[in-house]
Amino acid sequence: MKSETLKLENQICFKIYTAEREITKLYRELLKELNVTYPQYLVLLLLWEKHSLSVKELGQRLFLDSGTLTPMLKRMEMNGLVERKRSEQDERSVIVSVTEKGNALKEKAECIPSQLVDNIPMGKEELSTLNETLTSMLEQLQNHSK
Amino acid sequence: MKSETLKLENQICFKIYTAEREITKLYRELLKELNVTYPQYLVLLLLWEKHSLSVKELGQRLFLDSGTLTPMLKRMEMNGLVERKRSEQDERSVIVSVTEKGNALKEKAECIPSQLVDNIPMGKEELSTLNETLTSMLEQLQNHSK
DNA sequence: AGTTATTTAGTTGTACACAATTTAATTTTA
DNA sequence: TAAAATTAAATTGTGTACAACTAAATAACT
Repeated sequence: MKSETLKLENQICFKIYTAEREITKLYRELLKELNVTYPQYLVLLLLWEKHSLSVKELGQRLFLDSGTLTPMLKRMEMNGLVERKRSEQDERSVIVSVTEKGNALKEKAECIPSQLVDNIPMGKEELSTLNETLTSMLEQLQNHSK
Repeated sequence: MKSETLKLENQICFKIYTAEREITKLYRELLKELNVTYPQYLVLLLLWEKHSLSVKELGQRLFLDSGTLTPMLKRMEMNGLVERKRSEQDERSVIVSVTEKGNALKEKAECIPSQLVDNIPMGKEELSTLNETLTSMLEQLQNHSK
């Protein structure tokens, strides 16, 4: 019937689908204390670096559109983590910046990467191979969807 | 632990998160003709093999709980793809079986794996390495979440 | 047997994710 | 420069995910 490659391919997609949910589940635990979700944590990671970014820029970095970001950023604003303000140079654009409260979470978040590693112990070699594979896979996928 | 490794883990998690969405997006296109979503397609894959499974068994295979499955299966039932019926041996259990209409989609779906591979060209070697890595990663993750 | 514990689906509420559409602001171009 | 095209967010509607809870059936135990 089907070639092995095709079958394997299916398994890999399912495994990525499953891994994503398991990783999110793990982050949920680690982030519980911060009272943020994983996507919100990703926004914070960016804002801890750059302090403020437009919705568009956040979307470009996270590959999310306004349909996802707008409500999420509103929730974060409601929780006092970020501020949203129309740009004065370009009124179409909305600038999101991290508040003091949002910045304060950075300290609490310091330990998260190491806790993560504790739960997914992998060799250095394996890690970088996986990283490269995912990178090229993502390139293929994102090339296509554009 | 070196900060290099910590950062890499974080990046890998983000890439898996992103890859999952890109893969789902690709499937969305491929499955548009069948009028099913990727998770629904996964259910069909199982039912094409086994004809009927309980909600519990579906959940065990897909790592999804009734909170996700029940509404999804109801949508599939509404679309005429599956049937849901209480088991007579055990009234707690609900048996989901594929209908003729659901089975008819199998033919249309045959071409999907190869179309998928066309969009993610990867070497056999790389593919099986990725598969192994994800498998062990999943084991770690699922062990932990118990 | 009768009570307690466990199991199985379903329900409720929250939070993404994204397609499709809308609105308003800015660019482009005719 | 006025009209057309483009851009940036927001909105609307659908479909997962999952935690927490409920209800009903079955199993286990005294």
